[in-house]
Amino acid sequence: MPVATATTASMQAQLLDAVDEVFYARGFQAASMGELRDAAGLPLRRIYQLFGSKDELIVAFLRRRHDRMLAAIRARVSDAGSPADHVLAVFTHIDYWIHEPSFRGCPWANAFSELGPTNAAIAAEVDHHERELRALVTEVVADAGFSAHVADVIYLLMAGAITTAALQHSLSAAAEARHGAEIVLAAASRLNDDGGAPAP
Amino acid sequence: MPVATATTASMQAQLLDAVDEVFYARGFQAASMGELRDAAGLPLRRIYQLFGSKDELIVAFLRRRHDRMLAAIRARVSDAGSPADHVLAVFTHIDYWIHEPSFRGCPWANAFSELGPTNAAIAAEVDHHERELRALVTEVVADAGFSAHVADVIYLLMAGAITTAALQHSLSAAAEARHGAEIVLAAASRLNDDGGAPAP
DNA sequence: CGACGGTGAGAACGCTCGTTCTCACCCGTC
DNA sequence: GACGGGTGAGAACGAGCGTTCTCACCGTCG
Repeated sequence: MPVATATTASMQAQLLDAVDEVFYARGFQAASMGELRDAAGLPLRRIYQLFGSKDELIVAFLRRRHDRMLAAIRARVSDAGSPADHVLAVFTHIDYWIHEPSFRGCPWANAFSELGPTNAAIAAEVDHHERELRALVTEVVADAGFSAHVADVIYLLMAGAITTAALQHSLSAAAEARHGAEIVLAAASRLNDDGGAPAP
Repeated sequence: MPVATATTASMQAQLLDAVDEVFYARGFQAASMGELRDAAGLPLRRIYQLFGSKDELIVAFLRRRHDRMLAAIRARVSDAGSPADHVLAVFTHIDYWIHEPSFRGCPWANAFSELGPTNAAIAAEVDHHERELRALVTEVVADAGFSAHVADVIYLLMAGAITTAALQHSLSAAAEARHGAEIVLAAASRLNDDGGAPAP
């Protein structure tokens, strides 16, 4: 009985799978609706039934990536051992990500560059991602007993690793960022051990 | 006698000034040739005399930004005091940059996102920028007596500050990155002071 | 004085895009 | 067994783009 619904959902999933590959590999503007139709094997008419416009498709693409990215990071964090390892687990995910052959930078940075100035809905989705990702990093760092200032630096290292991996085709950026994070965490730990109060 | 040449150069400068504002504020693809013509006050015909195509204009824009950015960083570095201050001067420039009202992220990251997958000449210009900027950072860090690993972390902090300032509209990103850099430099200095040989 | 090469302003061209429309065709219902 | 709503495939549409062409006009040189 939920047959129609199920096929709608599966067609959305099929479409978003194709959309993901094409949007990410070619860029949002360079990927035409015709390419998306060919990649999804769905008629254009149905694409517009499932999502009202190309912009909505882009937002759905970003949201799906966001949900998966945060889930992946949470999984890595919960698999890690010591509190400091929880923080470093973030870089484990980045390292895994940038080694994927399809890696082509941060989808939200790409969306911001391409469409941020002209498309409010997409800019809002980028904002949403950035806020949630920053909140996650702040939470993980705080749970490990470090200050918000440490979280700021960890976040910058993560962001720098992603963009540097993309722009310089550097496969070592995540490892370098992890190294920087270790230094910062060690320095913060030493401050705590030396009797200094943790930053407020 | 170099009258004709001088006006050509001044028209190129006038055009590049207008191009800079429009490309950077609106994005490369969103900025149409008509907008550039209106902003520059130059007929379309002359624009195509000065630069053969929109792509060439984009490359010229990126190159001009590159030259100015590296010159600005070098100036800040040479104005700084102690060796460690030379490194931190890089963040002084980033801090100045992201506070400009027109700041809208890294032009090369934007170009890479918009056109990297489809335009080899622009991708090459982005590569050129990234290599030279990284070389400059590496040189400044090395001159201050720190290892290449430290330079990697400094570079990531700088890249992270620029992208975070853009995507999160954060005016404090450069200060946070500078804070991270101070921690890393202090840790590296302590290693040196403790008798460890500077990393090769 | 008259011909001419180059100019500015803008129309025109060819193309691509996102989106919608057409039109047979299929399938479940009376 | 006829029928109607929804389907797939693709043409069609209107807009916008980068680029080129038109054309009257001007200053310069022979």
